[in-house]
Amino acid sequence: MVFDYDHNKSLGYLTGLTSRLLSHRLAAKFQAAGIDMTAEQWGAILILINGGPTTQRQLGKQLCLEKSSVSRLLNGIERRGWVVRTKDPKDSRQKLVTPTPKVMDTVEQCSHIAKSILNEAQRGMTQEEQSACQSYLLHIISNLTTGET
Amino acid sequence: MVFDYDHNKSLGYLTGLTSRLLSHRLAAKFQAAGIDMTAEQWGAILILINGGPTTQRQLGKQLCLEKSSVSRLLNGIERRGWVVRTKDPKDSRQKLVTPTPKVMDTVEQCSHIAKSILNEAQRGMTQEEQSACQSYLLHIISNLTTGET
DNA sequence: TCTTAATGGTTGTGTATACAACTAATTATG
DNA sequence: CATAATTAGTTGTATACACAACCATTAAGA
Repeated sequence: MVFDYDHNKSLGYLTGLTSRLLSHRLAAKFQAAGIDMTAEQWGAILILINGGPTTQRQLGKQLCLEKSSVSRLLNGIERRGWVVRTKDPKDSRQKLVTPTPKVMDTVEQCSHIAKSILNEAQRGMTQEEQSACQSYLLHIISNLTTGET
Repeated sequence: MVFDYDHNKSLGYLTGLTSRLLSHRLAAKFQAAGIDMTAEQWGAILILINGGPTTQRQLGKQLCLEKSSVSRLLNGIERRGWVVRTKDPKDSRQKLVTPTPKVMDTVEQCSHIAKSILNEAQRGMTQEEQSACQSYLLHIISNLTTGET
């Protein structure tokens, strides 16, 4: 029996593969530059750097991640010395996550690498096409997140 | 320090999130229908059904997955009784993966559910926009896979 | 105030994925 | 033909993610 759609062209497959390839390539370039950081860790670090001390809950909201996922993602980032976690004195349930000087010395380079990967990925696409692609994805995400808790 | 791009709008974040949301929603709908199957398992099963008995290597090629990932993905699929693995008599290094009758009785329903998720996700997009989005992703994937083994 | 709710994090368990090291089996080569 | 190289899968280890159960702490309510 044959179905009238090709899984290898379906949105789920294409977005998953694109995401995997991008993460993979980014991590590989970081490693090649001597930076022990994964793509997902970079995403979290970028938010922390742009936002100042942040609770794990806030970080999870930004990244659309479950709190347990944030907890474990931060374990890796902390173990590598990119951030520190301190108890918030104002509410000792919370932890404040702060980037270390070590990470501040590396962000420029990471940022440069990340941009180069995006350029590579979008090679041959006009600025309009890149924006359109972004808009479509945002639209889809919006469709899939409306009516959530 | 602020960077001139927003991680939450970057291609890596958007594709990753879209992929996660789609997988999540599909698995949830499968569960709600009493079908114990994940989105990734569905992808593999669909290929097996449309392609007949397949080696794990072939399946990995179709799905762009490492052989170890295929091995473990199939563990789950096999444990749930959707496929069986048999040694290929012609080359006993290989294993032939074959869908079970159980899965054949379920594909129609799964297919229906999968389509409904895609419709939901792409609600408010014209057919042209959906095709454009697909083309962009294929283009990006092509950019990221040229010059690979 | 004392008890109950809600909130923020962590941990157990399960899935998906990759890389490296390994086994078994087939193919190449000298 | 015997040994070396290749190929197909599995397993160990590591990251990323989710859900459920749990602990600690703060906030709400009676």
